[in-house]
Amino acid sequence: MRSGERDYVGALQKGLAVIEALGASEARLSLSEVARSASLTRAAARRYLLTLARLGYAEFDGGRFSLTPHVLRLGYAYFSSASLPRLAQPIVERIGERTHEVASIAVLDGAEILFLARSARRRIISASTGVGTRMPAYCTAIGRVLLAARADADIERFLKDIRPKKFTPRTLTGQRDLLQAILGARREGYAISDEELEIGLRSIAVPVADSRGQVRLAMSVSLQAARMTPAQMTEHLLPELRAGAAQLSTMI
Amino acid sequence: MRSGERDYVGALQKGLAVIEALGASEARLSLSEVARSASLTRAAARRYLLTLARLGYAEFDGGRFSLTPHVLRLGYAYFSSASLPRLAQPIVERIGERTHEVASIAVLDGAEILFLARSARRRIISASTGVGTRMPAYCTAIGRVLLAARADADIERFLKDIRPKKFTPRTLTGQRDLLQAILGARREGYAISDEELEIGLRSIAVPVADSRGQVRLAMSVSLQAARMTPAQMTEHLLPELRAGAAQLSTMI
DNA sequence: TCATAATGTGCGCATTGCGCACACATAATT
DNA sequence: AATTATGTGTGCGCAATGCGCACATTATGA
Repeated sequence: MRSGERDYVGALQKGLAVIEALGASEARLSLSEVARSASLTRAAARRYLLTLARLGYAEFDGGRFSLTPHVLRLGYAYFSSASLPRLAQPIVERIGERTHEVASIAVLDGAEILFLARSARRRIISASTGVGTRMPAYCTAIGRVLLAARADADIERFLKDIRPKKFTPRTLTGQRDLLQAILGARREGYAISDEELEIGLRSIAVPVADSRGQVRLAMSVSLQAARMTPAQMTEHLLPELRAGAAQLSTMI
Repeated sequence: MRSGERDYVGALQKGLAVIEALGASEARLSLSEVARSASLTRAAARRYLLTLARLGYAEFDGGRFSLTPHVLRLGYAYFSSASLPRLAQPIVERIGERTHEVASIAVLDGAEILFLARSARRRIISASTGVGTRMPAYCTAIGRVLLAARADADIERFLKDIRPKKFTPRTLTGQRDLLQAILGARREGYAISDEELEIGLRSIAVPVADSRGQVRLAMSVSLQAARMTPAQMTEHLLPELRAGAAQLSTMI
């Protein structure tokens, strides 16, 4: 597969698309479902599935395919090889202890944020912020502070490309509203997501700049909305986040 | 790449090997290092690396390659798609609360165990038992109860194939000793690893049978050795583990 | 500066991944 | 129960894709 480019292995791209297709479904998938999801012919999909099964990354129960734990080797490769999660985890845990809420660190990944570290849960909050979890960037506090660090043209392209879903009555979905929120995050140096992702959930986030002043990470605290008003969050949680962000900044 | 088999895509296998090579190193890798580690020619390794970079799974700083958080999509695909981690996590958390120690669930993956769920850390124990972490099966309590559920021929083959490293003066490495420990785990229905992996660390584990009576999972509690003797662990922790394992058994 | 090692690149080639067509199996409908 | 529709497995021939090679270029170390 030259794809207009010499050093590109199309078979690898297709195989990875098959893994993602399997992972995107909560149910086990048939051959045809995988083929459709990964945009391949049935014959090709079958070859990739059989290869993954042979290598131990997937299994086949005679009718349907699913991933095996072995595939964690691929994802966790990042944690083994990158120093950032190791540096971030203690910081996030300490913020969690001091605030008695859930603290997290995430990066931008396409139109989503991807969680890299998280403190222990102190209370039931249903939004899943476990490590490796993804959420839409546009309506999360972390997403907004990360977008705020982008060039304006990037932000505009982002806003033009997304199809924002309205998760709650409070979810901002208009381009102008979102742009205002992102620019506000840039101006204030933090963002609050106020029941936009889920009713009853509030988050506050700050950016973490690295030694070159680049912002590729952000840190947040999330909690049940009943516990604090946005103003209280600014007053009580923001200082902790800023201290944690400053500390992590010195390490990366 | 037919490899004596028609429906096998060798390029996918090589690409996945490159991901694992990157993940196995704590430092960023040069092209030649990846090629050596993944047993490929430089030209092939370069193609796979450039493909991964193009797809966002890896990045290149002009000299060296490393994985990006995007690769978490592959690993975490398992958690999104499999019900087991969701079912297991609350159980493990409750055992952690009741015992005030770290509870974990793991599966066998080759010669290693792979952690799938873990309760919050209550105290500093240095052995890394985070989700996705791998450890050698031969000297961990979980590994031993999982091996105990295997056929004798499997166990013998396993013992013949491994090259056990002696982590501490207490690590069992002789085939006879290991076989005795595994058979003991089978007889007693649990195993204790007593400072074999790391000085100061003790673990106790039980198998979790599924509805067909198959054992593909095990559950453990790990703690600082100073906190309990093996006899105390058997007395205080084993009942909790057995209750948790029985509960999880009804769900899978 | 020189020698060595590593990386980047273009090339021709054969092998590998490809889609196709058909046989077979399963599920759904009449 | 018979028929129809859908999905899966398999063998095949083919050309496009991944391949290694050789050389140019760059980087590193002494």
